[in-house]
Amino acid sequence: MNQDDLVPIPFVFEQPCPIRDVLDRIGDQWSLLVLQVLEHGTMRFSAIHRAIGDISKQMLSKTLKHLEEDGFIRRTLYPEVPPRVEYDLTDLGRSFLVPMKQLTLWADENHRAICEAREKHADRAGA
Amino acid sequence: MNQDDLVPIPFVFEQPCPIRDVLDRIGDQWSLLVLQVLEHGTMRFSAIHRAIGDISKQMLSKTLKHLEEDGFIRRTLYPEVPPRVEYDLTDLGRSFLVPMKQLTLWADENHRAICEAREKHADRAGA
DNA sequence: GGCAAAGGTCTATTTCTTGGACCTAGTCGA
DNA sequence: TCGACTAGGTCCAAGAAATAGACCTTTGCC
Repeated sequence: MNQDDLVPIPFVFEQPCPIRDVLDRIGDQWSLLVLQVLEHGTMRFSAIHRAIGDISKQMLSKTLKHLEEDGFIRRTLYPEVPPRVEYDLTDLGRSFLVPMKQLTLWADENHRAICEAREKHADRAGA
Repeated sequence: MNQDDLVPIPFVFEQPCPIRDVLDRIGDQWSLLVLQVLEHGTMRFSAIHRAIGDISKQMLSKTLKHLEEDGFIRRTLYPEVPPRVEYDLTDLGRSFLVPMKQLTLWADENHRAICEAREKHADRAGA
C-alpha cells in the first residue's frame, strides 16, 4: 500500500470483477437507453431507431447484438420480405429494469440539482 | 404514428430529456466506476488511477472534471509541492450511490446468468 | 547539478462513431 | 415488364474520441 493513500485498504477492482464486467457492457453510450425504450414493449428495429433519435444504425445494431449476447433482449426474425425483426426484453432484461428504474428516478429527481451545479460551475469558470 | 409500430404511442425521448441528460454524462465508460471507487472515501488522483487500473490519466482527468461540474464530487487542491489533490463525494454524489448500489448488486447477482447467456450465444454462433 | 514527487497536459497513434451508399427479394403500380 | 419501394441491416470513408507515453511545474534532497 502506498503510504499516503487515504483509503486504508488500497481499493482496487478484483480482476475479473463482475461489476466491471457488467458495467463495461451496460455503461456505454446506448445500452441503457435501448433497454429503457424496450420497457415499453416489443419493438422493431426502426421503431427503436426512431425512439432514440440520434443513434446511428450501426451503433444500434451493435448495441442490440451485445444486449442479445448478454441475454438482456430477444431478437425474433420473421423471414418475410422485406424482413421483419422484433426485439423484446427477456426475464433477465426485465429484472434489470428494476434497479435501472431507481436510477432513472434518481435522474429525474436530481436533474435540477445537477443543472444548478453546472451553472454554478460555469459562473466560477466565467468570473 | 407509423402504422406497424408495436408500441401504441410512439415512444420517443422528449427533447430535452432529464434521463438522457443524466445518462449521457453518467453512462460513459468511466463515471460509474469512479463514483464506485470514491464510495470508499476521500482519495487522491493517483489512488483513483491505481484503483481503476486501466483508465488513462487523460480520461480520468476528464471524467473527474465532468463529475465535479455536475456536482457529484468535490475537488480539493492543497497547493504544496508537489501538489496534492483530493477528491470526495458531495451529498449529491452520495445520494446517487443509493440507486447505483442497487445496480451493482444486480450486476453481482446476475453475473453468472449473463456469462451463461454469453456462452450459449457463443455455442450457437460456433455451431 | 540532477533527480524525484503529484497531478496533470500535450501529442501521435489507434480505435470508435458517424452518415450515407448499398444489398436483398418480394410486391405493387404503371 | 420495368421500376420503385420496403425493413433491417452491412460496408466504406471520414471525422471524433481514447490511449500510451513524453513532458511540465516547483521545491527538497543527495
